[in-house]
Amino acid sequence: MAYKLNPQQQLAVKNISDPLLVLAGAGSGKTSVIAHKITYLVKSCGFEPSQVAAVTFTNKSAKEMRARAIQMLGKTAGEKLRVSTFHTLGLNIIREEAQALGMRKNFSIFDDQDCMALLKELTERELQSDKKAIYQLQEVLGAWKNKLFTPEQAIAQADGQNELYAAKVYKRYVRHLKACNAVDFDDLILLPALLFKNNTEVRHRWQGKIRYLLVDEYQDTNGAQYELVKQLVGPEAKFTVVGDDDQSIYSWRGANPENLELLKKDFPTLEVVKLEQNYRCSKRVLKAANSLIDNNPHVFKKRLWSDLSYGEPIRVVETGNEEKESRMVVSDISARKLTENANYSDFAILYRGNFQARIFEKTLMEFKIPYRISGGQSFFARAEIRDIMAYLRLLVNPTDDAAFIRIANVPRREIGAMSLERLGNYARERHISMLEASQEMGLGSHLKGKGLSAVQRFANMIRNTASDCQGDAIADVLKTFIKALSYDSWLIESSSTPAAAEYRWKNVQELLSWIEGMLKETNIEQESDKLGAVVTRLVLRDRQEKDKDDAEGNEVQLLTLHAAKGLEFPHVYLVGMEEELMPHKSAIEEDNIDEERRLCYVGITRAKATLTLTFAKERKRFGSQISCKASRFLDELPMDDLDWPSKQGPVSEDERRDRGRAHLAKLKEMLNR
DNA sequence: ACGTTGCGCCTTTTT
DNA sequence: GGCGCAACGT
Repeated sequence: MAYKLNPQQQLAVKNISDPLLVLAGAGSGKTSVIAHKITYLVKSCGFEPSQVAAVTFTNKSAKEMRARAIQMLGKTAGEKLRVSTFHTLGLNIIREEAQALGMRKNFSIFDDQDCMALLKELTERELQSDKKAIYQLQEVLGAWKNKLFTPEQAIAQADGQNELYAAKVYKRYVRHLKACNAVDFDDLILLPALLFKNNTEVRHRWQGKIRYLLVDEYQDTNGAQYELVKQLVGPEAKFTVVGDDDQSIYSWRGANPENLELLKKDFPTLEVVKLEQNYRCSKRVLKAANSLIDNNPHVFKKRLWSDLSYGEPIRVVETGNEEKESRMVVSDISARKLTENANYSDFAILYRGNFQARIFEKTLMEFKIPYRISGGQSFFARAEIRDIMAYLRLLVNPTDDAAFIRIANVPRREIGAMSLERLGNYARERHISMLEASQEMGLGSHLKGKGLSAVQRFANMIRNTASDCQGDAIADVLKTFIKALSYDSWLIESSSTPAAAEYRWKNVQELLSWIEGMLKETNIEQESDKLGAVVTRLVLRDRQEKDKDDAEGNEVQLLTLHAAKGLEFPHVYLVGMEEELMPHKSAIEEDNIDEERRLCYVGITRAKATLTLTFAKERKRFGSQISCKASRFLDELPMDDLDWPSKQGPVSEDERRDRGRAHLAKLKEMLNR
């Protein structure tokens, strides 16, 4: 990255009087611009570090941003900056304003899986756990939340039976969360946004606290996030948002790229700065990317250019099937590693769906090439981790019924579905949580004998441990607790093989050692509810990943296109460039090719030096062989810059030699310049 | 209350 | 082809 800012970058940094939109193309140095701007605000414009907030989407980029700022501002000032994800910002607001929101501070955060489970429970009678219907329901609720609709508003505007039903579920859903003293991920944004909207005093206070706001990846904001931004900046409109409409690939998750245009409407004095110089890709890669994305409609015109060399032709390779595709790619990597003296970590294989990774894994293994695969099931989605997290949540928040239900009978303690249901009924009648209900005398009317005593024993254990966690030796308390649970025996019992049990136990140990480490961190030590703070950060996936960083070695990277956003590699292989895969079948059906094209654009612009696109004529999918057509996106690339041998039928030896010579001549010409 | 079989599904997944 | 879930059987 350039140390000196180019003129556009300087414009983006120095303009602090107008609301500012920075359209930052791929590889145009936007992180650098944000870091410089933060520094400029503090060093030259008299802002207190604590008055400057920078918001990102991932913990990783928040961490990176803070590190950059600390580098430039020094540790003392840098650490006072408010650099966080949207969700953490929301969380902090909710914590501080818990009273105004009618919440207790030890609330739980339900993740997507918890919410799904809750919706399933709430709709049991009508939908009979029809997975698709529940998923759709979740989407509808999410859309309402994005529009800041309360259940009442949703009911009022509901059109038709289904919507009315969904709105009623929404109402029960909100009520249930409240009863558990819990929020979901959307609430972390929604609740502060609504609070600011409805409470002038609180809004003004926060507008005073945060005097300048920077937003990264702005194209990925949803309606609620934009509302939060609007409320936070107020009429002074001291903000800079940085985004790229061409890299909007999360609309299926509620991101609303139209927020870029909305900005112009809501802030008429908006200034727009375009960062069009790319510092990453060769001219040729950029030309291909531009040519592809030209097929999309644009509100803001933008043309990326590069000062780097023209680069090698972009290879397009057709193979017979996915097996051959993987062998072609892997042997190419292995050859190129030798000829260019490259590291394995210089190579990335990018694909549309996780299932495509499997065959590459197999082939890489055969070739004895080390690789790293990202994606698939996340650590926190694992059953054993969710179990332990549920225990922790219940220790922090005794009203977290979702956690209670999950672990009441894990490990087995003879609290079956029947007992849970009776306990639940009683709790509902008395308007108390299940853990509380477990310890009431009156429960005897609903639950008798063995069931009753099992439930009571469980509740007592949780209560006792929770009070032990008030002290200082939390890590020790937890270790003893897990041991007393015999969770390790339970894993052996419930796993199919001993090896699986061992692996899962190792995961539990890893989680515990993270917690131990986090408890020692200074910012946690200051908290009154240390365990609560740790659990919250874990649910938001906000943890220090030192181990992982250290382990990052010399390995070929296997990534989905979504996961590749923000990264760069000298050599990129974009595989499975076929109709129905890239663009994906469902996108074709839903007529949403533009987003697929952006996805492809993101993939192409990851490449610094060489780019190889591959597709297979046949591919095994869902067990049977299907024939494939080359992706339409390949035809949108500049033919002159492609090395696509099979395009015009078989090429004669002569022609191939001529092409090689032409290529060499071009290279020489470039060298002479 | 637990294990087994069989059916249906199958994109991406920042927090 | 493989996984998760649900229905069924013991």
